[in-house]
Amino acid sequence: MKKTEDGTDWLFDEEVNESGDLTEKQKRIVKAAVEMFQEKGFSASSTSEIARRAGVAEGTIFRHYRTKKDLLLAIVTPVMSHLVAPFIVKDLDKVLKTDYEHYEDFLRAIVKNRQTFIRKHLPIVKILIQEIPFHEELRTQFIEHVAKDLFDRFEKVIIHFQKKGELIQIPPSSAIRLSITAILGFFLARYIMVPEREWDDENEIELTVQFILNGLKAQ
Amino acid sequence: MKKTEDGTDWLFDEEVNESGDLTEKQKRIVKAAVEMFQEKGFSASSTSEIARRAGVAEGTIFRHYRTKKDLLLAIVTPVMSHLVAPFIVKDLDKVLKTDYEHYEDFLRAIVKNRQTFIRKHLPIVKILIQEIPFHEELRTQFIEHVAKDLFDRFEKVIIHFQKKGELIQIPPSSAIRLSITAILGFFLARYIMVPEREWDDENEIELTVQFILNGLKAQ
Amino acid sequence: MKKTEDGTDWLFDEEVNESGDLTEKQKRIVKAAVEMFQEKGFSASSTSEIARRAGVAEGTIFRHYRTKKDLLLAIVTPVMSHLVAPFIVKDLDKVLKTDYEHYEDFLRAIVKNRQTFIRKHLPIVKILIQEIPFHEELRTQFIEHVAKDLFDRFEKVIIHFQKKGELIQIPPSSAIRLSITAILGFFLARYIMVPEREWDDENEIELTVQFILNGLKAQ
Amino acid sequence: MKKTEDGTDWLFDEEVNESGDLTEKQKRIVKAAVEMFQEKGFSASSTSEIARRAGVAEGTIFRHYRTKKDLLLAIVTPVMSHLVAPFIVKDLDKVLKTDYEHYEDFLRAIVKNRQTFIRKHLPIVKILIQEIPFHEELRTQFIEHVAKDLFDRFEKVIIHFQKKGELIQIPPSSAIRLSITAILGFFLARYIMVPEREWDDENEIELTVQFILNGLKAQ
DNA sequence: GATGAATGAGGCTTCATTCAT
DNA sequence: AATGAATGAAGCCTCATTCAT
Repeated sequence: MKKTEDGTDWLFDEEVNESGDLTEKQKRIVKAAVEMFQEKGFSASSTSEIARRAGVAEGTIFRHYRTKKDLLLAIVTPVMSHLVAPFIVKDLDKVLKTDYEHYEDFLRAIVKNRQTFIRKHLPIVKILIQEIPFHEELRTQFIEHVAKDLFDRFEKVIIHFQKKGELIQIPPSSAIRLSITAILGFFLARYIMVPEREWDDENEIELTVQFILNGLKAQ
Repeated sequence: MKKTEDGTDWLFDEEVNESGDLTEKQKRIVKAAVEMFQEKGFSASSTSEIARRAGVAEGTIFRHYRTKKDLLLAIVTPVMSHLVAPFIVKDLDKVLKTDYEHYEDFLRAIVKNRQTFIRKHLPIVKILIQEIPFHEELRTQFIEHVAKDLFDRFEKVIIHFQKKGELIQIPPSSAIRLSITAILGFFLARYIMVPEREWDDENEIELTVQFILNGLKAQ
Repeated sequence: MKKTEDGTDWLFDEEVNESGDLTEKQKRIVKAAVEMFQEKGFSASSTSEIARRAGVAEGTIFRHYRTKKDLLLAIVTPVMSHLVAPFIVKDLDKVLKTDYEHYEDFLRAIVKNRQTFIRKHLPIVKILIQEIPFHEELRTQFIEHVAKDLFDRFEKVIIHFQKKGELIQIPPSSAIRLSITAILGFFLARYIMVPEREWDDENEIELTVQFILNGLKAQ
Repeated sequence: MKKTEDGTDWLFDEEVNESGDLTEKQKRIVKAAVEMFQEKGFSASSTSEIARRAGVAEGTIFRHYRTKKDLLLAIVTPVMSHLVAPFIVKDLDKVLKTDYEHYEDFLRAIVKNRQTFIRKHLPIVKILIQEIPFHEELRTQFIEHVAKDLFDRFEKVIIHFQKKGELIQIPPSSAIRLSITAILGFFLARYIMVPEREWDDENEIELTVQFILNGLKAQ
């Protein structure tokens, strides 16, 4: 198993296909579309301006993506399906026993790993968040391939550490919610709401992790 | 000071103007617009369909709102300005001393109070969240009249209870972030992501409050 | 019953609505569309050029006709439904007994009556003929409301005169076909294929009528 | 002179070039184009779908036919030029004297011969009929190489039999019109308007021929 | 010869907004 | 105050055709 920069060996991030099989023009189209979707939102972005920014003819967009919506989905789905990548590991229990003695270690690993992911795919993640409410396909896909997986795996983890006596005995769903929202809250503040502030990431992550741990510590 | 149903006397919610001065047609326009903006987003909603749903002529909308965007703002700004209402109280310190001996009491009051608010204005809150990234006016207004106020007042509260030795000595901004994201996380899960689940609100709120308290408790 | 110019009293032609309820612009749109459809065919006619010829904005077309195809149907269906008008008479038998002693009289009346109709609606009739093969609605409507009626009534007439011993005993469907194609053949040659020739209408009609009569005369 | 199946020796049908010199792909293109032109009409058919149906690349069509219209003409003109083939015989008078004692024989031969032709080329004939009004080249070509020839030769025939006292003394052009429309009327009904009916071809042709003969018989 | 990516003009339609009634 | 016909710009998408491979 390859070594990842943040030291989370098992959290191999089978990378979102870095558009390796896209033509030069396709890459430019995607780049321009991501920019525009982020700036104005999907429905306020016009294919004609996307084409202009990409430096291609408008028709070229439609040679590669049958509709404007296909373009959105082509951009957003691969990222979505990798959002929960670190949880899709064959033998989660083994990983927990081997690599993470404490919930704390697990948390920290996840946060750091997902931070590199989000940092890399921030614009697309933003688009995904914006557009999910308005596109049935995205919503179902998100629920089927992200939310459910995430929840199921996370539940295992929570129960694992509850059994070990580390975590308070509350419904796992609540523990998950509290853990995740604290983490997401950090990402939200850090990357979306106040990205311009100078952040001491190490410290903030530590605070967040400790906050969750104390919040969920078995009394 | 009037008695509020959740017993938070001071948290008088000078109600968002219940469209008291709107004509009958105006009300129908606003209702239809809220529906559509929520379903499809602002930019994917057409004024002609809003008019149809409202049962008015296309022109009528523009008699009351100069542009489609004005309509959005007319809907969204009053709610926005009331989002932080409970914090805009003249003598916050006095309120703290008088009404809330512990951060716990304060938190619980806020959560319950804001819950009734969100419950009442959920559709508009959703629209606000969706559209903020794309409208400069909304963003600045939000920062000027919501975020800053909220932050300043909340900071006072945090410092107040840090001084009392109740809360851990971390940067107030971090404590605020952690508190708010835990609360918002609840609302998000409760009202936006999984509203269809059967929620034991009392219990979940209690878990959330305890989570924050433990997470931020002075060690 | 009003007197018609060609003396066919009963063949009152409840006129195709002379666009009495159309707005001024609508009339211009229809006029331009008819022109273009005839010149280039429906699918080769562009709404933008129709608008230009009509002297209206392109959007105006779509305020009155939801789609380009609706425009076609609005033009073509009223004419279609009047194509067989003279046959839709309440008591056909009585008309035959009262007004037409011989098949000859009947034929002549029909030819003259339909000639005035075709002369008046020629462009639309041409469009109808051109577009019927490509539009399911037109085809079914034509079969249901034109072909069947026409056939049924005509069959009655044929049988009527066969019983009277005027017409040869061949299958009515064949007699109908032969009568109609001779008549249509005249109209086709007269108005569509060689309209520029100088026609002695009286004479040609007489020839055609005699041709049919001799062709179908009981031997 | 080769023997034709319908026994009309002289009516040799120098077959429409059975695409003998077309490449495999070209044949598929033509086949696909004929299908589409018939289904949707020329102008509503797209070269890209023709290519797809033919299983060739979009560009391939234009390698063989400079424009979409060229493709149409390539399909339609050879059939058009053979429409009147049986009339383009060197010594018509001799043929008449030798082979056809009566107009009746001539008519019957022509009908049967043209029926095999139409049966074989029906789709293209339909396309030709549809597109003639919209393409100047087709129209002039039709008039120059079909209508005029047809008319001139037919006129000879009519006059020939008028002189023999078989046919009524009406203007040849009228006799031609009446003869042709009766024949075409049969083909129209038989192959275009009601092809799904069970036809007793022998009988219907006989009725049609007799109808014409009686219709034009010298009194 | 064959391909199919690329083009940009033009297709139909919807849009927000205006204005005479 | 309310209407809805009218606008023309702009939207998404398809088209016939070209050309480098």
